[in-house]
Amino acid sequence: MRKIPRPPLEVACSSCKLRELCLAPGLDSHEMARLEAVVASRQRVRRGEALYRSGDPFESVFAVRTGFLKTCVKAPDAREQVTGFYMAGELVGLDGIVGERHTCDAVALEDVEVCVIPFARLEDLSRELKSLQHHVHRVMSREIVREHGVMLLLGSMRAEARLAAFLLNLLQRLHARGFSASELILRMTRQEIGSYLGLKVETISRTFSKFAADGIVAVQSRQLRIVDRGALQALVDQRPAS
Amino acid sequence: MRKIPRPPLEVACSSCKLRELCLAPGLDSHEMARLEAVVASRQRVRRGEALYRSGDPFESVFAVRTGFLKTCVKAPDAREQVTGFYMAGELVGLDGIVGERHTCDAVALEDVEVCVIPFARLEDLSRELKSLQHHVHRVMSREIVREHGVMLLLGSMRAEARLAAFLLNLLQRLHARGFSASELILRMTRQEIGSYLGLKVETISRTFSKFAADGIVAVQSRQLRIVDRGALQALVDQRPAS
DNA sequence: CGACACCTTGAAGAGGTTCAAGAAATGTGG
DNA sequence: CCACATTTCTTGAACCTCTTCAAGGTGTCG
Repeated sequence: MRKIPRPPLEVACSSCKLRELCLAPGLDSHEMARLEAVVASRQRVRRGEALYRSGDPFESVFAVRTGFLKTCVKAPDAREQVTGFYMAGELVGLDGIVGERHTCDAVALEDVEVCVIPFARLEDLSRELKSLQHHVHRVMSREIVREHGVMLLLGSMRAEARLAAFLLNLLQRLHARGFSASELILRMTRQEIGSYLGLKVETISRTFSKFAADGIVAVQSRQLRIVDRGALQALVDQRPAS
Repeated sequence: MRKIPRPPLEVACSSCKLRELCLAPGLDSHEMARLEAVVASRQRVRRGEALYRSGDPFESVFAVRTGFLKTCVKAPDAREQVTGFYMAGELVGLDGIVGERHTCDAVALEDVEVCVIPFARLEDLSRELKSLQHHVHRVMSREIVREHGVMLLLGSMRAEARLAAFLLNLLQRLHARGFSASELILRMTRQEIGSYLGLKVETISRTFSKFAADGIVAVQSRQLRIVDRGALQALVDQRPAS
């Protein structure tokens, strides 16, 4: 990662628009001030660069402020599996707690800014602030539940349903952040979508083409407009033949 | 769940053989005593019955003392996906923290005994005991990392490699508990293995037959003997054609 | 010992992959 | 701003793995 001389970015959870999505909900102003003292700094990551890599010593978790990240694990043989996409207000790095080393790579899909949260200090503070402690547990639990959903998707859905579920999930998260519920711009390649969904690039491409042909989604490269949300939902809900 | 009149089971983490696997490692004897006070009781679950079901209010997490459990999520359409198998010393129920309700079923695959750990009390105590707090975080992080591994498996491995990885993982966990590193008895049906691995029963059955024919595993119903561990490992490590 | 769940095997079929080639988008440097 | 290089995306055709359907065998528990 290139070092860019830049004054350390200011941190102010109390004025952060992502407060409700991040670690701060439920904290009073005094508690908020203490959290701000823990969230030491911000860090920028250029598109294509890594926030951390598998094997790096674990010290902090990161709250995404702006931009878009993927995390991916690598098998010994260079097989790569994207395990998640993360947007503003979401936390990455929790995988590193067990072994004191990160077990996956976190790579910026566009220029990213994160809050750096030294984990040892977060633990210290969450021993004092009950609501912060509980929120940390909630965030970790949410990640576990999210992954259950991915397992269901990978284990039992056909290609069209996987892509439909993926799009609906992205839309819902973007909508919660004030974006359109029917339009979005993909920040990742077809390749990366395929890796996440356990499918090949060609299959993703073909499935997008089919959605377009069926009038479900208007596809222009990475710009998508959802024309028939119900049809996407139906694909996800549909019971497979057996 | 049938109620069985039975004196409440005694709890004593300090004398528990699973201490090193459960929540207790790193606690001194005074701290251990306080943990014992939190681990209120034990509970038995008969084979086939549920420890909890999706939608049940979340109050406790459970440490498996003896026996074997599966957890599974259900799609709206009754599609079922097994999300994990749990054995002695492992913790189930972490999915319930976010929404204060369980999001999956935990079903006993053989008669099971668990320690009931009321989560609110665990949080209280872990605000006081730093090492307990950290261990709780480690356990949750481990679950996240485990699920990354399952995603890699579901997303990028062929049937033989999935089953090989599954067997090696079971063996390793059993070995850590003092069992043989080369023999095991499956506690789950082929159907459940298939669900976990994203494959159909027939495929599991055929793959076991192939392993047997290739002299890799001796299969007698649910009793397995690993003849060629290296061959299993090679299947997992092998790079797919592309 | 009989009923029921579980497991195995074969044959046919479908969905996704692989391979290949070309088109579109994106980035770079003059 | 344009020309070129590179990456990303699309599409077709052949192939392969896993699924589906069907039937019979095995094991287990009351």
